[in-house]
Amino acid sequence: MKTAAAQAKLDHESRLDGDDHQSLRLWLRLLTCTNLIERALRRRLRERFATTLPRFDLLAQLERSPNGLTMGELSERMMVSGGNVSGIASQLETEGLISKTPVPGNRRAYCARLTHKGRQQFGEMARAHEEWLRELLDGLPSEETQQLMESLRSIKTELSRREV
Amino acid sequence: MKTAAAQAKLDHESRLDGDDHQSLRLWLRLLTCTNLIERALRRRLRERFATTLPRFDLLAQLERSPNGLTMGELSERMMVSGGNVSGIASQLETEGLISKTPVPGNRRAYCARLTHKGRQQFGEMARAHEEWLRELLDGLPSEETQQLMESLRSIKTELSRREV
DNA sequence: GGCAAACATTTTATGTTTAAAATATTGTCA
DNA sequence: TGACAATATTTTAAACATAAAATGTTTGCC
Repeated sequence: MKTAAAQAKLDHESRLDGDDHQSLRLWLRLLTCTNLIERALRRRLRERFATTLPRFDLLAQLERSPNGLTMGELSERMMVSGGNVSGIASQLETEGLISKTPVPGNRRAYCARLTHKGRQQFGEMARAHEEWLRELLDGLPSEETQQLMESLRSIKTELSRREV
Repeated sequence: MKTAAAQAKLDHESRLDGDDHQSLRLWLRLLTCTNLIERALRRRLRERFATTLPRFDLLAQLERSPNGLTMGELSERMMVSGGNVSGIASQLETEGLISKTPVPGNRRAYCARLTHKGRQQFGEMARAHEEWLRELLDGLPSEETQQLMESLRSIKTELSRREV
């Protein structure tokens, strides 16, 4: 590294090639991949099932938790705000895809569960969703995928440790 | 009905352990990492610079293209809809951070460029932004980062090929 | 018991994002 | 030329997302 003073004016250009830039490039590439996949999924969910990714996401969380989840748990797992969950959940309840029942012993909380109809509809969508992902992501050699999963796990763990 | 229900249930569980599921798990992990980083960046941009990620992103694109970009090019590079760019750009123009000039020979298009003020403000933010990313992502060994970058490039290329 | 703090959710206000429609310009080709 | 498709952008309506305030519940503590 050259001295900070000498670099000051060239800052922008030099940083474009510096080692520091590694993290930025990694981030941009990560973001691009995620965006491409997310856009493909959104479009297909809309075209084939007339639904959206957040709605699908909420149903998916409930499918994984047959005993149901409270609004707060949903918020945490979906990584979105409580107000947001509240809105999406009441849509889905209106449409009869989920039910919201009081939690015994805690009159503040509501427990959301898939209804039979919700489980059916979600099942159809989930099959397609998984097929899409296989189609979109199955190009990588299996070993490379394993390594990728490992690296992402490290990043995830590190991020959780630093931010929380 | 009993049979169908039992079958559907089996389907789901079996798929949870199958090889197929690799792609789904990869996707969820990719999404989690991206979300964690994105949230950290959004929060910091808001707290420290009272701005948002899309606004930062638009300025970053212009910084990289000193000759300016049309609305359509911005839309493509930022991977967001044209209407979105339109809104953000007019905000930034009002605040004097970018300028929009007609493109000679094409009266439909507008060319956006950073103003002096915009370049200055962006410079400050970009330094912080990069520091944040280094802090968030620099935990991985250099070799692993290289491998990760390569895998993501493969995925990105494959996605572009399939989706267009 | 009573009060304050913490909790779980919903509501509200504001802003973002998208798809689709609207507006306007340019290119093509018979 | 004149019709018509393609292009570039803006506007609009609906869904989504957040922070902050509001509502109601629970817990701890004196």
